[in-house]
Amino acid sequence: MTTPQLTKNQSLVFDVLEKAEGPLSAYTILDKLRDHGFRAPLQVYRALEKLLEYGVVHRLESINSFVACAHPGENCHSHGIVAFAICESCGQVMEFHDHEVDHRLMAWVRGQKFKPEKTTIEIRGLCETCAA
Amino acid sequence: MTTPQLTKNQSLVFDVLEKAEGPLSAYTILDKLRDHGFRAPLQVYRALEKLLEYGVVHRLESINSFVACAHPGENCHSHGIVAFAICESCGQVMEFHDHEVDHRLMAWVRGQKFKPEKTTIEIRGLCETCAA
DNA sequence: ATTGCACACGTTATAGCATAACGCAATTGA
DNA sequence: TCAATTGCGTTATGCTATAACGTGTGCAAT
Repeated sequence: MTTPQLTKNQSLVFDVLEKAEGPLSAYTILDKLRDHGFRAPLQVYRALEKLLEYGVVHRLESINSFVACAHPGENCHSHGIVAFAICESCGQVMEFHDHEVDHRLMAWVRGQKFKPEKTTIEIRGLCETCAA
Repeated sequence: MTTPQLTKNQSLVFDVLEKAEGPLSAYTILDKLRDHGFRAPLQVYRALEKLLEYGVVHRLESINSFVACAHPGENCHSHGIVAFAICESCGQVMEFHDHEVDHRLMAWVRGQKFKPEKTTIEIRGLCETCAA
């Protein structure tokens, strides 16, 4: 799937996420876009919904936040399961893919006859800088 | 770490979770305990906090819910990373542990000099029954 | 015994996250 | 032209979680 042209709101939300140092909550995004005419949470959530669908943004379930995909230009949906390491001190996020992990998890669910739709792997802790 | 004697509120919350078919939100638990004198969310959240600490309850980050540990009597903290398969139709949760997955994830974070504190693995989809 | 501490608990209020439901405007394609 | 789709704006509401305050109880140290 290729990413279609973004609408105005989608672009605004995506730009905010791309320029951010780390993940942002929907309400933080809203605040950053008030000068651009945003007034209500739904304007943000609707844009995010599409950006998630296009694979250019990830939702971090464990911290109710959103982050731009670390692979500009590519579509993360094609990389298999994405895992995140989230620094609880500075908020920095690292993203990675491991096919062996994917394989083990998918082998297990297949054994359970479970049909996976969406998988979340999030590791919270301290990054090198903050742990020092 | 061994599980200490539960207080009254902790026991009530734990019993509700154990008897439930699937994961429950804090507010659902609250509603089920109104007859036992529960009036406010904090009564539930405080009990959950302890039960999570004791390792007898898990929080499912992706659905903001809580579930009793599938290993009665044991302490899940000793099993390494716990992964969950959550049916989005019937709510049923399967829990499992895979040391190889642990190992791959921990090897990666170690390479990044990231210090992990808490890891979430949640697979949402359809269980065998609901997928049929 | 009294003091000090830790812990569980109760209550009110508030903060933070997410969506329902309505209507309007622009676009597209039959 | 008409219908269907999509994005957008607004108001209202619901769900999730915690802050801040005070109370009571048990227990250990002096």
